Amino acid sequence: MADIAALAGVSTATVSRALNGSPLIRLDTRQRILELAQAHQYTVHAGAKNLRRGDNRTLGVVIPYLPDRRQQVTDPFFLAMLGNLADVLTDQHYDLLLSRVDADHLDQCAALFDSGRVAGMVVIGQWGHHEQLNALAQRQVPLVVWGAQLPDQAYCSVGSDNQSGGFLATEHLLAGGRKRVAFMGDHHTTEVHLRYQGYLDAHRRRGLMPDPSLYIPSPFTPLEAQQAMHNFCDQGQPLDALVAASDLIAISAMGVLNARGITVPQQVAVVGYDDIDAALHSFPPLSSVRQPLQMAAQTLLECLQALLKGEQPASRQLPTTLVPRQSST
Amino acid sequence: MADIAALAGVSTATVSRALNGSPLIRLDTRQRILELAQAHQYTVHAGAKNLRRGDNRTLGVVIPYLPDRRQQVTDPFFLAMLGNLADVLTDQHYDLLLSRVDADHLDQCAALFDSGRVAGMVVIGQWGHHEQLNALAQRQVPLVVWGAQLPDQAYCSVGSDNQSGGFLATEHLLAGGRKRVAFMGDHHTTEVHLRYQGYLDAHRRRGLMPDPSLYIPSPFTPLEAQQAMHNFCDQGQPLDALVAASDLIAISAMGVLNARGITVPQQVAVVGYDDIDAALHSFPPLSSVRQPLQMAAQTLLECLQALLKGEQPASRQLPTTLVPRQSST
DNA sequence: CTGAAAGCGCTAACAG
DNA sequence: CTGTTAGCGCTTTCAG
Repeated sequence: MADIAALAGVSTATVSRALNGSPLIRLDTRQRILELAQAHQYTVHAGAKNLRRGDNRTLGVVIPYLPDRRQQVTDPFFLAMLGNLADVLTDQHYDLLLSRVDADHLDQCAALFDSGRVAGMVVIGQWGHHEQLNALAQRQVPLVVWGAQLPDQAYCSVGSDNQSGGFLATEHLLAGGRKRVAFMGDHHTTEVHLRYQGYLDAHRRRGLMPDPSLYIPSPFTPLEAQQAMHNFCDQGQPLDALVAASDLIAISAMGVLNARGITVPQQVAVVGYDDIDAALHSFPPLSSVRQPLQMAAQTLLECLQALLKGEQPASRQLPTTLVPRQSST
Repeated sequence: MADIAALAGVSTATVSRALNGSPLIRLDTRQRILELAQAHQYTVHAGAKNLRRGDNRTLGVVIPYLPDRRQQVTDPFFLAMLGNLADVLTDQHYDLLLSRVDADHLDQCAALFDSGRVAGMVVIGQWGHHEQLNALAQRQVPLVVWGAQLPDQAYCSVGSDNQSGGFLATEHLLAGGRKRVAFMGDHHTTEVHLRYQGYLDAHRRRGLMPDPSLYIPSPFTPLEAQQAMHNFCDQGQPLDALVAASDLIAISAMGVLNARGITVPQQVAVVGYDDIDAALHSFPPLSSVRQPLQMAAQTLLECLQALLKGEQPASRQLPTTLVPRQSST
């Protein structure tokens, strides 16, 4: 900046003002300075600016990983969420710092904030670590969590309405005349737990009580899901429909069904959750519960901004919609 | 930091040294300072440190988007690459700034560097904008590109050996006795062009000349790929195998084949490219050419580090391997 | 309308 | 082994 000032024959203060569009600078002076900056490919140093002004336009996005699997957080849903966040933040001229953190040590997120790297952050997924997130929030770390809304929650969360999502999927199958609808997922994950509640609700409203043996425990990783489905099939429990806690699980399960010569949807109808790209191109195309990703990213940002202004934004639940495709009709 | 210094009864210089592990500080002094910092959740301000030391441990990762589609860069391959880069950078204590840039205005990348936000960056994909990348490199922007190696290239690139990848896939099909092997992809993209050359090579080595009408032009997006496949099928050209320029294209094509009652692999064998997660769970499981993602991320970082040290790292080609699955046997 | 000067939080000579 | 001092690149009072 000193160089530009020298070239323009003015002080650095004037250059600073010109570059920031201050109305105090005469038009021709500003013009001259802008041209000089352009010609020399000069841009204000973002770090120095932040330091001086005391504010920070960098927001963090944290994608936790399970300590045992490390690389494996490749669920397309999380990545799609990341993409949407990147778009929204870019539009509003925020920088996006991507951080991978061990899900068992979410407290490391605090360092991102304490060290001034980010003004606040979005954590994608609760990962059953409600307590740690609460602790972070109580430490005054500005964070918004993509996930379910829980009773004693000190942090702001944005999520889709998991219960009604589970309800929609199940009701769709029951309305189609299916009698034995299985649920596949890990009940201990908060989001999945709620989806399972929706599954139960749908049965109850019709005066039904699902056979408890139709609950198929399964983690989110494809290989384990396939294994779980194989085990279930080996037990010989009859079923004519399946609600899965994610599309990845659903697609894995359909693979197992296909391999065993069980036709989808004729013998078993399947509905997934997330409506990832792959759902459209699976065989057969997968019915799914869609979460409004773009709105989600937008909402997460709004909440974070409110938090940074010192407000206490309320947690939000976004609507889900059912996207019926061949796998369930 | 001043606060900690006051509490410890020392100067800020001492605190700084203690926190940076300088050997000049007495052990008990250091200990006391570390405890104080811990207790008050104090961490050195990263921005101020960078400003003073004149170095920057933030690296940029740029994922260009096509101007017309905007959100659509959800190809799992790019996201998987991003995940691997995040892991490698985290391990080496770099911060990762994620940036989305219009593929038609890659020159915007320069601003990231000029403004000191990043010390250097990785651009994922060439997107047919070789010239712009060359211009950036000539402007002295430290960048490494994931993509093909081209003749007059001013920048360092890391990529997999696309030509041998295309060769592997095609040779596998020809060796399996297939006679009419189609190629599906967009010939104008540099990477795909090379894969197509490999496809031609494989034919030539066996003294064959592929029927030019077996080249099926197709972009990378699933819907357009499906359309392209439908069009091709409508023309009634017989084929018994297909090499696709990406797994997403391959899976889309298999969907069309399935829908038309054409069996995979019996009537048409299919091989994809990238070996994304979904390849394992498609129906039938998709044979694919795997690019070594983890090594890729590692190599990209090494090249970038060399560049930052003022060296001129050579472009690198990484080996590809064929992963045969049901879709081609 | 513009300049001089102070200071954001930190590190690194240079002195003790 | 520790303190003093200067300054990284910028913005912003306070004076002209």
